[in-house]
Amino acid sequence: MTNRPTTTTEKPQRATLRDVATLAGVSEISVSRVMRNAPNISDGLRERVMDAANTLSYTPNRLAGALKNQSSNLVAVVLPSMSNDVFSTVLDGIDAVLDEHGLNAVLGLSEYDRDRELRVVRDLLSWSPMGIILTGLHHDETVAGMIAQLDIPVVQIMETEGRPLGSAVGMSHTKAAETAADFLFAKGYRRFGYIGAWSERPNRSRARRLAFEARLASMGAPLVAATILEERSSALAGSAATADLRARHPEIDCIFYANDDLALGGLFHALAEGIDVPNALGLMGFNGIGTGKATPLPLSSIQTPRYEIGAMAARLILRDPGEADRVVDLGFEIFEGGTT
Amino acid sequence: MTNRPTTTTEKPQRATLRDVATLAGVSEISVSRVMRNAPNISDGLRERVMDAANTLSYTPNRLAGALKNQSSNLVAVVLPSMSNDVFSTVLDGIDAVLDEHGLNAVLGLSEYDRDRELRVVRDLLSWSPMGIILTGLHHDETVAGMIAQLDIPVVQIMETEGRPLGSAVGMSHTKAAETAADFLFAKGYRRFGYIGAWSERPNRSRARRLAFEARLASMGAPLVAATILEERSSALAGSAATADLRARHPEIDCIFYANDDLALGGLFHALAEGIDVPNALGLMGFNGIGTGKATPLPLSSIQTPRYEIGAMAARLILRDPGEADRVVDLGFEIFEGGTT
DNA sequence: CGGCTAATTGACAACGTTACCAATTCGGAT
DNA sequence: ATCCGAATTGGTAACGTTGTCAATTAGCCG
Repeated sequence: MTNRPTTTTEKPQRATLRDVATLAGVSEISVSRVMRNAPNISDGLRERVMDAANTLSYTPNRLAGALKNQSSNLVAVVLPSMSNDVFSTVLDGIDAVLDEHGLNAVLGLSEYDRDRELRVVRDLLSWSPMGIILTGLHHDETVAGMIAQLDIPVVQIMETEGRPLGSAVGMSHTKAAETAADFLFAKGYRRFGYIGAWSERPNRSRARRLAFEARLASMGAPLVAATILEERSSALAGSAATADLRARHPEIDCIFYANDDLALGGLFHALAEGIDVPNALGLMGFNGIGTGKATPLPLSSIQTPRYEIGAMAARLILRDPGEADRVVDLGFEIFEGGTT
Repeated sequence: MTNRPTTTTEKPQRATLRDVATLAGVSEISVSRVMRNAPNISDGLRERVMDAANTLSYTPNRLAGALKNQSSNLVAVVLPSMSNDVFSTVLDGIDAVLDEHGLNAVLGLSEYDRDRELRVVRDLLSWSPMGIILTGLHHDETVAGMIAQLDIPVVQIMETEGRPLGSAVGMSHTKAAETAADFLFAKGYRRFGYIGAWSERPNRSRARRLAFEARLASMGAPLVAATILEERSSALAGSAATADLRARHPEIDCIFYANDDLALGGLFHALAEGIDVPNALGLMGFNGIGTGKATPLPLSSIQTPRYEIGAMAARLILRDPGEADRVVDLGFEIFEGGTT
């Protein structure tokens, strides 16, 4: 390797600074300085280097640069799941901002499992990312320790109620649930049901339900019944759970769902059964996904700013190192729709 | 840095092999061999090293290892978009298999833009990934050149008709469209419409439409009209486009959509207008997403194996280096549903 | 032309790990 | 106790780039 040929017509070989330098007739350091756009470079040198680099299809070896710098332009992104489009929209937002700044996301999925998250975080941190985006505010202490050891920016997404490890961006799930309770109560509903799934992973789903229940109780309309499915959310599961809940509690006049997938299922069930929505039964979801805007009765829902959460998370990662950590509450909106 | 203290209570410092070696009283090389599970290590050594590593919360610096090896355990994943749940499901499959083998995905989104894809690929390749997953079979020649230079496995996903750069996994979009045409014709439909979106990005969407048209023509039932929207797919867009197409061509008795989002919109429109589906109007989508299973009339659709495509792509990346490249056609299924 | 200053280019050593092979230790047989 | 072979441990130099500072060059002024 120390006497590598400057041109080779055999097995393809990745060009290095040395190859470009030889072809351009300059030092490796000059090639490096041109490629990273360092200041004080003559036009002549720049041109000779760029010509040589293009001729050799040179791409920098980021491993080497990151090792020397003890930092990379990777951002570790730990999401719980890609199984619905909530986090695909978040990831879209993250990638959009990272890409604008020449950074790449290296991805791990925790599947809402604490031990797996610990492992995923450890794996991703081994790449010396310049920052890490975690989902939710509750993690194993070891996760916090590992991140602290690297002293890199950490942004936690989706929730704002609690003590973040660094910065956080999301919304108040408690307030969202209370607002939903108020909204539905003001619509005249009095006998409420709730449908959740996947054993209330994540915790913020449970927090929403508890806040919803407490708010209703405080208004004198205690929750009639809640169904928490063990399976993951889906429209099919929501449809079946709605049928079951109403069979067991026909007095229920309104159901709040943990998310829109479940709520869409409830709506489809109601449409199929000829149930008078919203008059005999109100239905409200959570997230405000696109499909729910097009249903015959647009789905009432808490509209959550998922793309913006992702984009803001990336911006918080990218902020000036001297800037203090902060918690950004992006709020939510009520999408009134037609099902309540 | 050459005389770093072995313990520090100041700014957190990432532990290195040297730190662990000092604490364990062995060489750095022994620590390395323990951490990478090399053979022929005594239990005693292993225990001393693991104790020291755990005490110091040592995580390997993968940058260094990858630089030495001229390869990493990253897999570059270039997807066109995260804006619908097709690719989130694919990514789910990819991550599941990579994770089983201790690899991480580093992600780039091309937004169906050729120049952007070129840039994204270049960025991701600078991490010396051990493999790369691209979407579709058509890419700028420079992309092919860059990948060839690195001599790493490449897997292209979603399509199987054409010359892949390495291996490919997907399905035949031509055959899917022809099968849809046959299926709908056999159902008795004779006057067809087609609705696509986003100016038929990607090409395989266009290929499906052309094959659908050709098949209908060969059966004597030429396509009455096609609408190709400029905007991205959504249920709302599908709903509006369905209304528009039927207003301009009320004789149409069946519409085939580029994907399920559009088709769901068409179905919602039909439900809202009291159109007799499937008797007066048949509707068929593409992808077989979960929401379409729960609608009052389950959506007829070509069921595509998106998770399996992702998982197989990762397996093809991981196959033995000596194993020949191959094209894996995972096929598709007709989900009959209730809308045709 | 010479001297001085600013701009530009290049040298050095570092980053943390690992493949390969050498050196050392251990265990068994005589 | 000694010797030999196997098992185990450790040394070397390499990977490709970059921050810092030294060396060199270029430009300007008298």
